[in-house]
Amino acid sequence: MYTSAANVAERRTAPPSLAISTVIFALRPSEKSGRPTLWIPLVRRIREPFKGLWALPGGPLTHSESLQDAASRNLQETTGLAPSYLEQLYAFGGLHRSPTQRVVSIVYWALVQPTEAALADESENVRWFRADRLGDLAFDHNAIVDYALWRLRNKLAYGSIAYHFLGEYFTLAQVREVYEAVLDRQLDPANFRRQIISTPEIEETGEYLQGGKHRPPRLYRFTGRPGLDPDNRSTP
Amino acid sequence: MYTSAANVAERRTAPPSLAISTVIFALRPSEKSGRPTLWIPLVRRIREPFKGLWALPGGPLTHSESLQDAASRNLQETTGLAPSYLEQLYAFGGLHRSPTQRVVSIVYWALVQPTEAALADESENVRWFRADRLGDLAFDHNAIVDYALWRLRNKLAYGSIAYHFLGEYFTLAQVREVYEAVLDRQLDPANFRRQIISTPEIEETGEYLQGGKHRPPRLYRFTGRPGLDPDNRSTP
DNA sequence: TCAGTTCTAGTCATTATGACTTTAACTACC
DNA sequence: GGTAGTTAAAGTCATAATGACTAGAACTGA
Repeated sequence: MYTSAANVAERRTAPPSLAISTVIFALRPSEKSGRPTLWIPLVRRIREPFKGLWALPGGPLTHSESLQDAASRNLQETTGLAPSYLEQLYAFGGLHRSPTQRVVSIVYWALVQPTEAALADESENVRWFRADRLGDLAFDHNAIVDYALWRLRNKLAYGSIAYHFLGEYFTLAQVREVYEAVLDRQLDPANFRRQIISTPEIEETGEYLQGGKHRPPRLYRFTGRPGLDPDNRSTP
Repeated sequence: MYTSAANVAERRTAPPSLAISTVIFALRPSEKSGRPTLWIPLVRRIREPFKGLWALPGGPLTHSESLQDAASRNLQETTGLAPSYLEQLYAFGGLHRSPTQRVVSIVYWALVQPTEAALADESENVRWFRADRLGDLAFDHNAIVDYALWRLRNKLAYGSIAYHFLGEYFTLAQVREVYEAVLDRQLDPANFRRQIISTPEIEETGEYLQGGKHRPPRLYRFTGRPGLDPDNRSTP
């Protein structure tokens, strides 16, 4: 790669460039246990810096799209997926995030449903990884994923985020599996049940899930909206 | 103001520019009741767009400083103050935030202590306003302040943010006044006391505050650290 | 029919919370 | 110098939320 002295000087004085990246979470059955676990799609860097390493999907912000639209777009472009939840995570702007130039990255995090996630594109340069086994990523992306995980766990405990991992109808055991996968610990089914039932956004459908090898569980529906984020506030 | 067709075309294709703004909160005694209330310093716009209107302090991000440093700097430059707490709020990047060009603003919010706040610079173009009586601000700054207020109230309820409004030593009544000012409602002194006492980060000094016209209250000290924010995580 | 499984409902002890009462310790005023 | 006024501090009580646990209901597969 050719780099003139003039280019270096330009880079030093040019305004920091602005990029959008996204941490995408989906639940997929673990290879071993079959229980759902957290997975994240990454893309392989095909040029320097960090050529060959895996990195979060991302790209520059184009002039005609909002930050959220840009995040949505690069989600679509890399994985072919539409997110069921999308929220801004943080703007990372440390001086030495990239060795070659100053980059400010506005990072989003997203949840996708398993039906979607099953259809996700995968290729030589796009692959899904278990969130707890990522290895060394490009740039500061390990730290970014850690923070996204922290936020996801937090939101799960307070807010009503878990349902965006699931389809329209779900059993309480499925909700519990989401919590167990994300928080990485077992929860008491009876107590968990009591808590979820008591939240007003959860509606009992008359239906039952048939086909299990045990008592058929009731199916529920989520009736709430996300919204806390400024971007999601006015959206109806 | 002169604008050539070429300039318009350039603006339309140029990358979005990046700015840092800060919502600064301090408690000051209300003029009437003397009780502490929330105040915010604003700067007057001296050029278009929104010339004459009040706006959040801010400016461009320079090449050699981190986002947090830039926020600190424009805090220092506009008010002369050093923040006791500084955290990233959100990156605002809507397409039409500014009528003249595309601007992405990374906004921080800060708390300053009253001893500091008393020394704050004020001038023709820098003035403090009560947070609940701001009037119409430039750009989308009303929405930004609303969101900052929401975050402040949230952090107060969960985290241990209140002490950054206070000096090193404080009485429990002073802590309660902070909560009452921010949450804008009265709290039961006895119950509030019980809660604060039970948090491990609060340490009872042997001292008492003398000089009141009633029983002298104990003085306490805060021993915790902020840190949740990625920027504040590794900072010791 | 019975063993195995999960779903669902319920009990019980512990803890946190809100409303309230009482006593302590100081000042100011008559 | 006594008393009223004020806030600090400690404690009571009922209610709500939580975690650990028990037991019956409802299905499948052998």
